[in-house]
Amino acid sequence: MEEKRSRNFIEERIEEDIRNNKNDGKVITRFPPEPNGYLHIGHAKSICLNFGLAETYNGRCHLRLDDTNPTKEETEYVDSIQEDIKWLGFDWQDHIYYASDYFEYIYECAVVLIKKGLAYVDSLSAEEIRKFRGTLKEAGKESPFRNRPVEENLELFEKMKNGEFKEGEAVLRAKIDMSSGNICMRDPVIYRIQFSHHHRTGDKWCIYPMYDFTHCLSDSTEGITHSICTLEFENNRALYDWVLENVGTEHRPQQIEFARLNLNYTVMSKRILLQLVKENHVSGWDDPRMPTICGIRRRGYTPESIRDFAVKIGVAKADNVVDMAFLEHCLRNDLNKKANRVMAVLEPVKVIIDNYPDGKVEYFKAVNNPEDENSDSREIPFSKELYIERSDFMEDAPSKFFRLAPGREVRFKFAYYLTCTSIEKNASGEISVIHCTYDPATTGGWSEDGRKVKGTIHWVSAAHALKAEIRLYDRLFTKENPGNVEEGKTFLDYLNPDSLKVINNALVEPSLKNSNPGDIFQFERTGYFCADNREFSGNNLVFNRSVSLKDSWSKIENKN
RNA sequence: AGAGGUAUAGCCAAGCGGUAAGGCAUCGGGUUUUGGUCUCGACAUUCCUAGGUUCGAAUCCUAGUACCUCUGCCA
Repeated sequence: MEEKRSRNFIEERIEEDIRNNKNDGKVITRFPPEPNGYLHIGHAKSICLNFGLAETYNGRCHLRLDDTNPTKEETEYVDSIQEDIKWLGFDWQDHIYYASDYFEYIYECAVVLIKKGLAYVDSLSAEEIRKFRGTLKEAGKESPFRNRPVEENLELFEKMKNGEFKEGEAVLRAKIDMSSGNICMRDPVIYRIQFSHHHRTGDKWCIYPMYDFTHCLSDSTEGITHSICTLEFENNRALYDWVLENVGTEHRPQQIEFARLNLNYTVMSKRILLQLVKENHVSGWDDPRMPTICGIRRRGYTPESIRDFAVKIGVAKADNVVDMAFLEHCLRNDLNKKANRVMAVLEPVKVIIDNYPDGKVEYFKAVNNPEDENSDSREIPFSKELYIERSDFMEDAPSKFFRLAPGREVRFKFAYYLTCTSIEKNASGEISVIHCTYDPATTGGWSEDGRKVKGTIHWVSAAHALKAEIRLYDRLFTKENPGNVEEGKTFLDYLNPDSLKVINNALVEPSLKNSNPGDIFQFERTGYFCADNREFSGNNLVFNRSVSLKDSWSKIENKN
């Protein structure tokens, strides 16, 4: 069956180009991150788009590190970028490039413009250039250096390259139109002087090309057919086209802009993300609360769920804020099919079965995943003393409460029907022991007489359970749009103080001892959890909650 | 009288002159050894507004309105 998914506007354009045999029908895209930070879920949308397009149109997608500003970029980031893209499941094969690979070529292009009288060395200071640029409503003024003769420009540019000027003393500008309504076209700076060590070219250069000059030339030289970027570059497209036109490149890629992803209750700003890390508001770039790819990976998100999300949110040009619940839905949807079920009690309260023999241990068979026909089963120990979730017992329970309460019978999953007979409390009035009796005729959690039991709860055997540390994560911010800061506040004021809750004394079934970092489970009735990929070991059970299960009981509860 | 964009449900998003897809969320019913999953049903007489063209307009035209981006030697 052919899937009739409708095309997004970029696919429509590409298909039109293919129909017209533009670029000989080829499709070559690229993902061009600047290696100055970690990739986040917004980048994931772009990665899925660019690599996905290449896949569906039998083309290819390049990875290009856009490293034209040596003061901001580090190799730590280029490594993490590659790791994250691979993890998402995409492959650039041998098409990894660096803008810095093209510095020589880009320099020559600048010389071409100078020779055509379309670029000049400006000796105005940065401040003066800013003043001369004009405003949104008023035209700019031409620099007094604008009409230097070609020869002089060539000489001065050479001197810039040779380090004969200090930083800020001179820049190379394209000569376009100081009165353009598009400020990008008011003689944009295309080269600046920076005496910084570059992570790849070392100290070879002291002049570096600006984004607008670099990006289009890089795209062109790589044979990119569709250069897909976010909306804020729409104004830059005129300059993109101007440069290629006037340098006279053979190949002219088409820039197409789409709306970037925004998610509520989090931020995508690199600046803010960096600040969260630097000021230790989170434990690092891969803190499971971070929207970074490494963060959500550590949280337990799967590549499949993120790719599914990227497809489901679509691609368009309208500004958007996607609900976090959408992302969570995609994760649950994926994990429901994949994650083995396991019993874990987060907030334990003891249960003693008074009529169960002392010292007896039974093993019950438990299916690992009822949603997966091929899944196996395991044996779980059961004994006289158990632990259940504190929230699964209520002393004074309403009729809608389907769990354990005095006099009520519930199913202990896979084991028996138990009825609560009495409770013990400690000095502070807290329930310390729940006494029950079991019905030996309900082995496996099923009764031949057909009587129904309203609730089924999970449990662990006190003698066999393992202690675990469980980290409950919640949204990082309390505000839907933390980037929208009110007067007199900063985004830090919106940090959610309850975004991390650590439980040190959770009890989990013994089978979990054999799991590995990164393994994902569904803790029956509570949520999806993954073994922490940094701190988990067989002797140190640490689980992160990826996402809770949908909880319709809490809705009922909250209504009352 | 700056330039460039965008407006369809609480959110995302199809629609391309023939009478408003789908998903998320929400609300109800059924199934269920997870209050999960699955399943069934409800959820825009109306598409930013106002005019116009047309037998017929979310789609075409005109005039407005709102919001976003741009005044780095960042990308």
